Amino acid sequence: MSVLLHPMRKNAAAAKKDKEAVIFRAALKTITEKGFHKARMSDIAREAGISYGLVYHYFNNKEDLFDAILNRWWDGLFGLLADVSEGDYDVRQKLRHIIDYFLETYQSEPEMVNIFITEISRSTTNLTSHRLDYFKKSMTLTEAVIAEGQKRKVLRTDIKARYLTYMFLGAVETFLSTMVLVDQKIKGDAQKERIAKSILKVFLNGAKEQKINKKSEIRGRKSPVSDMKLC
Amino acid sequence: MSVLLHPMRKNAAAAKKDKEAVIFRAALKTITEKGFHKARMSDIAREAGISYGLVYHYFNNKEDLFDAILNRWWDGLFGLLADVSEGDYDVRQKLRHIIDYFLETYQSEPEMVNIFITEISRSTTNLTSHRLDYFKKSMTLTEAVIAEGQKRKVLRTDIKARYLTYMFLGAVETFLSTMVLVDQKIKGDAQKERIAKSILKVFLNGAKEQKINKKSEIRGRKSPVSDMKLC
Amino acid sequence: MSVLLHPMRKNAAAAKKDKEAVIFRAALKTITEKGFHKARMSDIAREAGISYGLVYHYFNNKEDLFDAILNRWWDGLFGLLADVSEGDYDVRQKLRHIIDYFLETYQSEPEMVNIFITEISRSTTNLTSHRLDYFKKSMTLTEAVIAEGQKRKVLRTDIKARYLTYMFLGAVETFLSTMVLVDQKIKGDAQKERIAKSILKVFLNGAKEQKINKKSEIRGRKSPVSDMKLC
Amino acid sequence: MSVLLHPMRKNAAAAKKDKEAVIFRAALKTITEKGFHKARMSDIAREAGISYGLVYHYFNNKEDLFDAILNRWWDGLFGLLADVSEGDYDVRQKLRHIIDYFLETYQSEPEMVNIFITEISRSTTNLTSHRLDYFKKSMTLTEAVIAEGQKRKVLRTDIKARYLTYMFLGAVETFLSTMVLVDQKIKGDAQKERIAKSILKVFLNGAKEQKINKKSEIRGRKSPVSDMKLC
DNA sequence: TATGAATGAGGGTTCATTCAT
DNA sequence: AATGAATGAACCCTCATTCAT
Repeated sequence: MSVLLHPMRKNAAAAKKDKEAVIFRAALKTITEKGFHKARMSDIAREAGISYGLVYHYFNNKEDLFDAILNRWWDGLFGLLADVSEGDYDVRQKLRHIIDYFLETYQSEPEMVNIFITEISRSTTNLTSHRLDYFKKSMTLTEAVIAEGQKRKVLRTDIKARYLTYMFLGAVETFLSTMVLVDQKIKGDAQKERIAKSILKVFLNGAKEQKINKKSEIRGRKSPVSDMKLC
Repeated sequence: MSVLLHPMRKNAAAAKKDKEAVIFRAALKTITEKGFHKARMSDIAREAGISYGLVYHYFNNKEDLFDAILNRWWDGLFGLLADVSEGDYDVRQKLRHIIDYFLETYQSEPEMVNIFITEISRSTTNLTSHRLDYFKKSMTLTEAVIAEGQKRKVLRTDIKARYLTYMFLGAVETFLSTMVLVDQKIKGDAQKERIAKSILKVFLNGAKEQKINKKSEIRGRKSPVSDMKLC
Repeated sequence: MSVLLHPMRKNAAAAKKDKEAVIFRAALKTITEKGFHKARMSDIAREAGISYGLVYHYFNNKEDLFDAILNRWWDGLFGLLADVSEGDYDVRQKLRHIIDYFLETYQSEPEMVNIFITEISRSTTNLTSHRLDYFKKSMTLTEAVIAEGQKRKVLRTDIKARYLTYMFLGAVETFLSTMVLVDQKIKGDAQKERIAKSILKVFLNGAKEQKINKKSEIRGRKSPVSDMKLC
Repeated sequence: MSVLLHPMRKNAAAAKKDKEAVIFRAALKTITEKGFHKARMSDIAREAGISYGLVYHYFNNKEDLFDAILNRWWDGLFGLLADVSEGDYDVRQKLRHIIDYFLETYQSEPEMVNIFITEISRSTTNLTSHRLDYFKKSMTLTEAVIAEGQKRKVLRTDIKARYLTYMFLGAVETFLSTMVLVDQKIKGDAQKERIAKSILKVFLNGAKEQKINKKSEIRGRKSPVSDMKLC
């Protein structure tokens, strides 16, 4: 169908998408603030600046609206994980990309990250089996990266890949959820860098005081700061 | 007043406590299954095998019943944290005790842990300022252990104590919440041991393959890191 | 049945009456404070210092307890009205006795008067046909006094006796209900006298400035104060 | 915005007002019949011929609906009292206007008058401090009229203005509440005239047989009291 | 598309009453 | 006579969803 022949169609479709996006954003914000259960359809409509009857024109019901949000999250995450696993990165870079995805999404769409963590990642409440499947898939894909790291001797093998995955994602999520809890935004890319490095550092090198470094420091004047470059 | 003289009194009091406990358990189970919001007082009553109104004989309202559960959790956790900070333990032992508390509570009362994680730790929905205070207190107490570790040079100091705390608790929580999510129970103390050690190992020594150590081992220089095997 | 033979019976009966009276008083107080609907049986029991199950030992149910209160009021009022109509009083004295009964009962049992006014006299809410009968009877008995006054040419006849009755009782009740409203007690017999006289004065002589008196004053040096003696 | 261009707008607004009025009437009727406490929101909805939830579309809750009724009453009464105090009337005319307001409102909206008397004027049960303020204001405004009468020597000064106010309003209210109680409607303006005159007559001139007047009439001396017939 | 009036199932809570002890 | 645990019907209110306009 030619756009030239039916310019209104395109505009109409675009308008539809626009309005859908407006509702989507409103839902994101409202659900973040109140949680899925306490967020009322009328709250979302008011936030979107439309009548609440109209929400049902674009989304069948509240659950569907919720799933639309989740799908956006999953689409993004699965896209990233696909890029990562297909791309030519070493394991550390892959993990860093995953961390970056969480942090960057939190920067650009903090509500989405919040909803993922509070309503899905840590809640059995809204967990339909359909939604659980997505969750398990994301776990499995991340685990593949971890397992690859073990295979390539970048990650220790004396702990199950699944356990390492729990800890890796746990560190990322806790960081984000605590920032959400205290309503702290990531201030600029510099802070993002620092957080990403910290997570990766602790996960990869551990929290233990690296006495080895001190020795090397003594021997090679390597300062603890230089150590950070390793991350 | 002698118990011998008033045996019924004692039984009555005991019966009262018993019934309260029955309702408490039912609430634990129901809230775990459905979440606080979807858990109906009638569900809890049915689960407890009592009439609807009787729940209100023992608990003022749903919110109070919820707080009773949370208080039990916080009482246990704060008790443990007090024991830990007062006790004569090194930092690693202290962290291990904290991990053990989570794991053991999950073994004995998985619902309690689940409710803590899903409804409080990762949700702003039910977070009254009163409840947030408890949460912050637990963070601060754990951070004190972490900070002590930094002071004693057991933990790295180039990352803020608060950040390390997030990661430590995050790892523990993710472990537990994922087990909750897939409804996996801890099978015996052996598995508990393995999980606790894994968490501690990764947190303290990092997930990275410790090539440095191997070298130093080869060279015959026993680095402190080599005692990793003890974990 | 001889009291000597069954002394305990008497004591038991007396005790029963005592406990009944305690509950009665508690009901009076509670219903006055909260109104019949908002007064809970448990409130009454707590006020009486007994368990709430016991209330049902002495009164079948809440309605019966309420009726017991009303009956006490009606018994007193009908007793007074009987005394008044049988006694050798002129109409003014009879009306004065009625006023006194209200005021004195308000002095000794303000709650009873309050309940009568708020729950019965001015409320269709609690009015069963059975209760309405009592109300009508009291109206009719008072009207008889008024009608007698008209017959004896003490009261004007150009207004229906029933209308005069409304106004007479209306003045009394408004006085009392307003005192109840502002929680004002009658301070001593002197104030009671003044109120009783005021009501009677206005009812009998009217609120209008008594210019006639001024004339008589002029003629006979009768002061306005002396006019009060007429009431 | 032209009404011609948007006729539906006007109709919609009108419809909204209509429905609100329907609910208002239903509430009036139901509360009159059952009292505020026993009146159920479902009763009101059924009486209005609408669904349960719709009541909450127009009124926030039961209290608000109740207050809407009271406000209508107070608005009318305060409007009348303002007119009266500003208008060029003598005191008797002012009192007559007040009486008329009660009687006419009872004719046109008997339920409103009933609710005022039973739920507010004579009941502490529903009396919030906010509502008590209105009540006191109406007392004060009426007292001002009475006090003016005393100042102009139309009303006796040996009784406190407040006491006279109690008696005046008491007479009016008792009349109305008793009519409500026996479900008696005012039959036509003639009866209204008679009642109004009776109340005013008794309040101003008293219930006593006016022998004095007759004498003065006989003597040919037209006293002010003789114009009583005008009442 | 767009509105918001209309519906009604269902939830938390109250409390009169019963009953086992 | 006395207790208070136990019951459950009813109430107020919420809010997702439908539908007439």
